[in-house]
Amino acid sequence: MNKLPEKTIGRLSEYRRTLLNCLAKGKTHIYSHELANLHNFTAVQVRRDIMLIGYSTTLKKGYDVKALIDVISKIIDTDEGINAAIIGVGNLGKAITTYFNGKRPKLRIVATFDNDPEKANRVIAGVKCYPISEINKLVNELDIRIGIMTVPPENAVSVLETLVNAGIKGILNYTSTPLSVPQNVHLEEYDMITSIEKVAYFVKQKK
Amino acid sequence: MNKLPEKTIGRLSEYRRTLLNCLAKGKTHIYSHELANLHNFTAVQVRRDIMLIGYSTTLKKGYDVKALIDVISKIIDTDEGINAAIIGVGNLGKAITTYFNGKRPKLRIVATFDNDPEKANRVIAGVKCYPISEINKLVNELDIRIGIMTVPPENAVSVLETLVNAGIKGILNYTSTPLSVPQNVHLEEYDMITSIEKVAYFVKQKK
DNA sequence: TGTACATTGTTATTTATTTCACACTACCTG
DNA sequence: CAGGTAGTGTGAAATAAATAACAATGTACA
Repeated sequence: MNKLPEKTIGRLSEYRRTLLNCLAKGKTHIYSHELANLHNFTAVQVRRDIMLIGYSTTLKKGYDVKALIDVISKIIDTDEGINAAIIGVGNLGKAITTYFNGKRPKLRIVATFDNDPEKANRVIAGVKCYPISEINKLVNELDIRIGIMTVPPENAVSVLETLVNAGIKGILNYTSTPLSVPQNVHLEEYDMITSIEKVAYFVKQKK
Repeated sequence: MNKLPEKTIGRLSEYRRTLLNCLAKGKTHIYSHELANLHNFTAVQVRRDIMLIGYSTTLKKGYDVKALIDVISKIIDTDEGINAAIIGVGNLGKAITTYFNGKRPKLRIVATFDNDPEKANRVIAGVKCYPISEINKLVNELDIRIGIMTVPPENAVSVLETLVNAGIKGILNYTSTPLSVPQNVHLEEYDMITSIEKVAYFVKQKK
């Protein structure tokens, strides 16, 4: 189970979210095609992903929701959980903190950072905000493993450097500055303008 | 040039952003490997993408920045531009509006919508906010083609229905509710929790 | 001016991902 | 309790995307 396709990882996360909803509604079993229809996937895709993670059912009444959640969680989560931090408490940083916090017990946003003295040392969106100068110290103190960058583009490079030097191993870059990191750091980038432009392109093609 | 790979479209958008920066700095030519290094791409990938869009240079002094921007723009943009709207003016909606507006002349956010009466009919992040009940009317009046959904998950389905009925052809879904749309509508989904969980997974693998 | 080099354009190959096709079997129904 | 059906699991085929390999050709510089 060591080499799951990257696309599968993304879908597993989405399956779990949906499965948790099902569980909350009291649904105990779910067919591959049901799970597929709740997303925009195909039933085969669902079955294959589930095969890849080593879960299977002998029944023909669908997958056991609870059991499937557990298998997925074992893959995505760690026992002790992972701590993340938001760097840059603008609208986006606040949005993510608010949206996220408390949703996943094994994934916690334990700090936010901003270089605006107005914000530093206050609690923003439920999480304490520290001055950026303290990143290095706090990454170690709070065992922060993931940095979510929502700073202005011109600060992205220097913030990245601070994070990497502090020993962070996972970066999620929401700034519009493309970044690069050493081999031993995982970087995921997402640019909203690109997404909107992609949609615009396909809308244009439709006509 | 009719069938560009989806991944290429995304990269073209990113190339253009970078090329615009280069232009602003007075750089007139750029090598494939330079452009690649400014992102996390390879030089071959850059050259191949550029081949696919039909641009080429006879020189060996790199690509003409201005010309390349024009070619990419011809693919991504439309002459008259495309109008988009944000539905849901929470932190995320505000973040996108603020971040985006004015950056791309051919892509405009012309309205935001919210069902909070406090917000409706005010100007928020530089764009007028309307009550959600007016979506149908305004989609036509303002020629809105793209809907960017940043509403709470429980409202996603009904908002989507409204948008599709109003004739919108492109949806960008930032809510945590997976959606599905008719064939003739283009849907792009992005869930932040999934992204964070993906990073967490890869961080876990690193050790 | 001609030689070495760097850079582009493109075909072929490899790798990743999705889809197809079908064997297998629990479940339901009469 | 037999036969049809609907659902799962999975090898094989198809598609999409990235990478390698290299021919062609400006460019710089001796």
